[in-house]
Amino acid sequence: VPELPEVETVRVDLAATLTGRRIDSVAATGERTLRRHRRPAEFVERVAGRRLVEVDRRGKYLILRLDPVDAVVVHLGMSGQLRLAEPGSPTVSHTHVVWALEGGLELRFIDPRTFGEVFASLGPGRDRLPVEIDHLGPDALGADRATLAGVVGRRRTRLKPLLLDQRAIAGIGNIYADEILWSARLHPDRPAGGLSPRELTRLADACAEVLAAAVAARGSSLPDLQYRDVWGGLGGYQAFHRAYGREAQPCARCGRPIRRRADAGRSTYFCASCQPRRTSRPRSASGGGGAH
DNA sequence: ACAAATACCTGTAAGC
DNA sequence: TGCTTACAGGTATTTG
Repeated sequence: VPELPEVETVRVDLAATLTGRRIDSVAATGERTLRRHRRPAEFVERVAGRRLVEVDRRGKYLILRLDPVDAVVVHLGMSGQLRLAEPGSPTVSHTHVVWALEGGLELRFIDPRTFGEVFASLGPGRDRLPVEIDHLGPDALGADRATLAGVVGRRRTRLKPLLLDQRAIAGIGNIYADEILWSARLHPDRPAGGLSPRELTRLADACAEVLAAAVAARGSSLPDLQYRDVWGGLGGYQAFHRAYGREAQPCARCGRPIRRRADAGRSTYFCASCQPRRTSRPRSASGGGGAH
């Protein structure tokens, strides 16, 4: 569930609390969470005693930068949480990594389903990103029209799979893909390269507006309340969802029911009426039928 | 070049 | 009540 807005919320709060602090010690028990390392102890050696200088993000990945060049990378996966807690406060199950910070606060990584991961990067790669994640496309937050134009290019991929492709554009997951396409009035199956200039503008505007609003609302907490910020607080953007999770409810634009479809094991929600599969051409004097 | 299926994992909820 | 099944959907990988 954590996508760009949720990860950005975590980033901002971590930056405010962690910047400049030393990591006194690390307790790493999660073998699978630390699967990029041969042993959890290897991660501990690389990180303990280092100072955090910056908290960055690319897409859904958090980058905790350590003094001069190293970085710890965190991905929350489906069920991962980063929480700040007082040392000695009760530890919930599935707590895989605990960083004890100078000044007496703990950062804890909790992840029941272990789709998430934590690792110390081997070094900087393209674009000053940790090499392990330098394949990621441009960050979706703040992506402008020109960036989106480059993303869609002449590709024949359908829009939704493209938005979900982290190499093409980083940070969008299932929830925000549906929200962005609803807002842009674009059908998820439209071929990406076939957008008109106007439609491309709509896509870029929708992307910017939806993500900015979702960040402002501190992300989305779904009914399962899985997503929490670092202090345990809930997000508020779910109140503004217009497509995701709204099967059979009336579309906020046209009133017709939102449809749900399953593709490749995940749900897609959209309005078949105002997100048409084919663009309805405005009537022109020259008349005639099939534009091709 | 693209699409679809699968593996990874556990908490929750629905169905019987 | 207890069991089975489906679902949630991130990423990497494989197959078509």
